[in-house]
Amino acid sequence: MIRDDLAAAVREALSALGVDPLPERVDLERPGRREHGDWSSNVALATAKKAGRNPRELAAQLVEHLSAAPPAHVLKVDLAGPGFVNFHLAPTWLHDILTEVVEAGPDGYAKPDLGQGRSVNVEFVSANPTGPVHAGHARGAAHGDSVARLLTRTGHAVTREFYINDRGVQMQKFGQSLAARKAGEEPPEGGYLGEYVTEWAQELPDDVDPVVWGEERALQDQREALGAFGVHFDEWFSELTLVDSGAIETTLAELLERGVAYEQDGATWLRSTDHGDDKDRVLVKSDGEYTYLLPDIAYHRDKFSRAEQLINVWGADHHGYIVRMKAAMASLGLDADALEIEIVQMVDLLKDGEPMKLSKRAGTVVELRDIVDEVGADAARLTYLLQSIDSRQTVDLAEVASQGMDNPVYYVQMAHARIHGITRRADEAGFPRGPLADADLSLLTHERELDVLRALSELPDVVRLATEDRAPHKVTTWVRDLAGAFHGFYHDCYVVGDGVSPELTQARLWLAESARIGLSIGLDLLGVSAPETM
RNA sequence: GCGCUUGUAGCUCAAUUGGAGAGAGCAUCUGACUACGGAUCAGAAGGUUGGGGGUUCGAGUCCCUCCAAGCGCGCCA
Repeated sequence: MIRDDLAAAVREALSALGVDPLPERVDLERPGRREHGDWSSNVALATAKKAGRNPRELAAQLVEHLSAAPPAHVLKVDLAGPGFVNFHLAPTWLHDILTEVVEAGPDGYAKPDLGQGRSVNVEFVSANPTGPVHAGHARGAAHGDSVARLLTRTGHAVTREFYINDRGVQMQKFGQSLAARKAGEEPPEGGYLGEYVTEWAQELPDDVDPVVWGEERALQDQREALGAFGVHFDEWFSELTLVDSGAIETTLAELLERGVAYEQDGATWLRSTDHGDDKDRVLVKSDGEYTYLLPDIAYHRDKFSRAEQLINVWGADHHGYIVRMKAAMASLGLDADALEIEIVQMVDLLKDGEPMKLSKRAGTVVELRDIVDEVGADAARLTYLLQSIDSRQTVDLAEVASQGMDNPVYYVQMAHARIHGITRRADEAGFPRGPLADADLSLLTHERELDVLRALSELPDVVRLATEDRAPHKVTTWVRDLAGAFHGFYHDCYVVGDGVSPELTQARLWLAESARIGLSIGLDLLGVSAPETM
């Protein structure tokens, strides 16, 4: 890795210059501006004070020392600004990137082993089994799945898990609603009013428990809709199994035994204030019923027995429960820091610029299935992964459905399809791509060509950062960058045709192939397909 | 009232975790194709990073404060 080589050279130079103490890390960054070189180090600024040196002087000495015996690919080292040391590299370093990308391939390039096999359970969606998956789950579904993809790529043993809340009053209401509709009656107070209840009720057999049947019906529907969205779970975990196995009672007993739960006013409470909560929380109501919290604690306790690290993807309306759930884990002696809860902010759906009024009560929900049918899974997923989950998102379905330039998914997929177009054309023209070893990559000197390779050189960092930050949108941003670089190359650099030598054609075919690999890695991490034709 | 999240170009969003002159896309204006899919490319214009203080070589990023928006604050789930 070029960066490691440069960092080592800087470290060696610091040592030779008698800098003491030596910094723990020497970071190499990519400057924002081209004239600042290909790589830059701020080490002089960062260490000058501790070492009792003047930053600019130290930087000047570093430049002098490094220039005397420049590392591989380095053309020039210079001093800039308040004390930056900038490296200007020959294009050969980018040709090495091309080779690296092609040799590693889609399954090997940009695959840092961050997890080293660490088991991670990613729980997301977890919609109630009382109806279809709706638009409110879609952003979390896209996010959770993409995080799982990132973790898988970076060496984690990932389980995608869906928690089924199939115990409690809402299930009873749902079953009653189905039965009522089947009998041609209105659902009971607090029941489910959506149209799907009436439709499903037509399928309800006479001799079954509507609750049991209804759950299966809902899960089947959810599985299908999520599958069409490209999201598949490894584990569908039923809350009822916690009742059957006695895990809920066991958990309650353990909490009492540890003295972190107590009885008062006829109820059982969790002493969550010991761990930062602003009040203690009820686990068992005075009527003997569990609150939602106790089964949830038992569930997370179970997950901790199956994975080293837990990630929950929750909607913004649940952020208030983070503290109590972590408090519960800490109360059980589990590592609350290994439970990571990600909050996905709300999505405002628009249709042609008009807000869509959604009401679960009135049954006017937009189903995930509707979105996929209307705009396609690819466009929907890329749209949800366009920006940070920390900020509220506005999605106009009409815009997402459009196949115009305002839609990033087509821009990116087009780049991928174009590469296949080039390959096809090269084959037809009698210039099939030969072995990489025979290609003269030093012919790749056009700025457009180098821009593509620069983008590819950044992918390993992007994958690492996106994984560490659980931020798939960083991948989206990068994929758009690479696609932009490729479109520029495509426009200015013909691969096959008059005036292009066979040698240059070969080099450019390999450049296109490296871009194809990069695009397919990025799109795969987002769960978006990489089509060969549009 | 308290807590979490957010506030960056007309619009939608980035910003290598404290780095150099804050960048893209869309929209607007001006240009570019008898060749690989123009669903493309280039250029211009567009900013007091919500306001104000502070920390330091350096702040969109960290701290304090104020303003605004969303979401929460139940022996509901």
